[in-house]
Amino acid sequence: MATIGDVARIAGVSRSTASYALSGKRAISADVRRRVEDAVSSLGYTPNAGARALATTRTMVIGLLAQFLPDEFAPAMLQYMLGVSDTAREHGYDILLATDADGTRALRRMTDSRMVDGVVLLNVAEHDERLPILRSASQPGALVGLPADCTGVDVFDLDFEEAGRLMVDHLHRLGHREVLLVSQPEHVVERGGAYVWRLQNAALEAARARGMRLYATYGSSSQPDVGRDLRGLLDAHPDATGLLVNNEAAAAALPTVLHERGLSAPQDLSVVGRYSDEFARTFSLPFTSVESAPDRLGRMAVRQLVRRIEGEVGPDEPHVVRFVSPELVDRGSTGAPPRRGDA
Amino acid sequence: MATIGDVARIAGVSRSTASYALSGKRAISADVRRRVEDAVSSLGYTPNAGARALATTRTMVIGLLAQFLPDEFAPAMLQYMLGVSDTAREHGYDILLATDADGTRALRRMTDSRMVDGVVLLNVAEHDERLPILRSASQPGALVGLPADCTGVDVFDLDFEEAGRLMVDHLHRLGHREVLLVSQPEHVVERGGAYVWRLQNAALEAARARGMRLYATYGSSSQPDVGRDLRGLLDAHPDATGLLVNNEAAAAALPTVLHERGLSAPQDLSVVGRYSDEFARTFSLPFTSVESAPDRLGRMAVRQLVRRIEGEVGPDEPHVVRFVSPELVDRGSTGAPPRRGDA
DNA sequence: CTGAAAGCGCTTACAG
DNA sequence: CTGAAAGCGCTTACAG
Repeated sequence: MATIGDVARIAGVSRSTASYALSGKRAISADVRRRVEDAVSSLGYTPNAGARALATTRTMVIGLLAQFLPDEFAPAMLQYMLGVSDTAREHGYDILLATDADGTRALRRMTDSRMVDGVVLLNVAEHDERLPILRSASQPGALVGLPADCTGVDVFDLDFEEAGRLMVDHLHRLGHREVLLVSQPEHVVERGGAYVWRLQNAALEAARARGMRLYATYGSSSQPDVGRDLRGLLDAHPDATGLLVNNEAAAAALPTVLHERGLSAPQDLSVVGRYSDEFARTFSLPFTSVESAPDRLGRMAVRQLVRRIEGEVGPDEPHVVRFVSPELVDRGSTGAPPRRGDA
Repeated sequence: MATIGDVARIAGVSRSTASYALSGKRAISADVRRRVEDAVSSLGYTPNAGARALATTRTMVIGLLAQFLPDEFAPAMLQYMLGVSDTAREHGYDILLATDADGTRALRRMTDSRMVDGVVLLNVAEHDERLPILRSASQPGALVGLPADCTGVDVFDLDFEEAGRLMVDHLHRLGHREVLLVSQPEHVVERGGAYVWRLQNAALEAARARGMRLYATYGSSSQPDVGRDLRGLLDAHPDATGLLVNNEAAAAALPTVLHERGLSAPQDLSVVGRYSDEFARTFSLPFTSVESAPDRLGRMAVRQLVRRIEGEVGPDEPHVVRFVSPELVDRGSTGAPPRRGDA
């Protein structure tokens, strides 16, 4: 493989001149530049990334820590990953992906061995074990997901409280007074998935303020359990006219469950989910939903991370905590509640 | 950040001795080993990956080229990715992930700059533009997906021909004589997604051999188009009693479409898909399917790649092309065809 | 505008 | 069993 030394020799210049001709970091005569460029293309020269990283202390790589936890819905993670990956590339960075069950080890490995210039953590828990490690690392980090303590990191998340209110308000405005909410599995909450109760608490609060009944429950993360959960919920609350679904697996299972019972949305039941438009189209989910904007969150996290890496924002400059406002995407699965006695 | 020089100084030995004590590549006195280990832990020393790569010409990183093409179903890719990532980690490798639309650029970047020791290509097309680049790279490569020309690479894929036969045979054995097949979008085939017609041709052949009618068609990769495709197909063939689905998006949309028409599987229609068990559970797909084994394929590709990287198999040793045999997972969506006139 | 030299942090023959 | 030195392939002050 050709090195910068080969390029220099062919071009008849010193290695430093060859290097500068390529980086453009100092003035170079047109003649020399031409000769260096010719040498580069005739040799098919590409700089050795490891050597460059060693010399510059910059790897041009961003670590991406995606956790696929047992009780969570894996495909939802993909959209965050793609948002991060695509944005990183636009900024000239590659992605080192860690899917280790043990995110702390992966994070430590990446940062301690200086494989990355910075790190994006996905699916951050309220008391995320990765955070102390990230704070003691010398690279900056950006999170998607809101932890209890945000010091030293930039944080991006959907405004789940607003999402909860939005879902409740929407059904309230249509006349619903008795509504169900299916959240992610309780395990997720126990493990620190704060977004679950952030949405749930805000929804309960909004329902209370509006004089609505809201039954909040948890659903499993895969079949057949989540189908059973949905059936049990509908059985237990025959008078409910609305269903809020903050659980991707439940949203995916719902069409089948409704079918079994001969129910249709919105005629028999109004349904509002919380997932991305991409997700809805991919999985043929016909429900009105609150957009969770995973690509946008991934994109925001990378942008801020790159700003930190490249020193556009000083190391002591305050870290940000930014929430994306949820938006309701109407897919026609909500309407006025059915009149009593119609069934 | 501590360097090996710091470790050596604290331990009172030379840098080479410190290095050997850590690598174990030559005999070290117990005393020295202890002192080096103490120094390492007191300093929290971790080798700089870039420096090590430069010295050893080994990065301990595998490039993963995942293409998310417009007309393909993104979430199916995730399972391959996880199979690759998890297996790489078990072998001590990290993953450099490229999701660039232009896979050739990403591949060239990774290999030319020596960021990776080897490469896994996902979703390989029949005449994949990445292959010439891979062949001229100095790193080995493993593919998931069968190209027309397999020289110089190790290849792993599902036996799609066998899968097509299996699906047809299964319905034939149950008594079906008129059957539909929905494949991936025609765009995918045109772009070189050979697996589509490998399955389709084998299915057509098997149907012919058994005297069955098989109508083969293509479906879109997302909603609402794929729903429309399915409806059109069912409208056009009211006498068909079986439906084969080699299209994840169609499989995901099917429950809703069946619901709309008041159809149930297997009472009204026998359905066989082609997707992984993981996929079925995640998306609540209730259909009997041919297991596509993405995790297993990712795992096989990495294992062979690591063997090549680590020289366990000589560079001239013949490359392998290995097919995974499909297995039918019965989820109860197939049965005898409904008797004529029952509707 | 250009070159010679030092240095990034490792590993590994070479020598003892 | 251990050390001094060279080298991996870059970049970047320093000097002219």
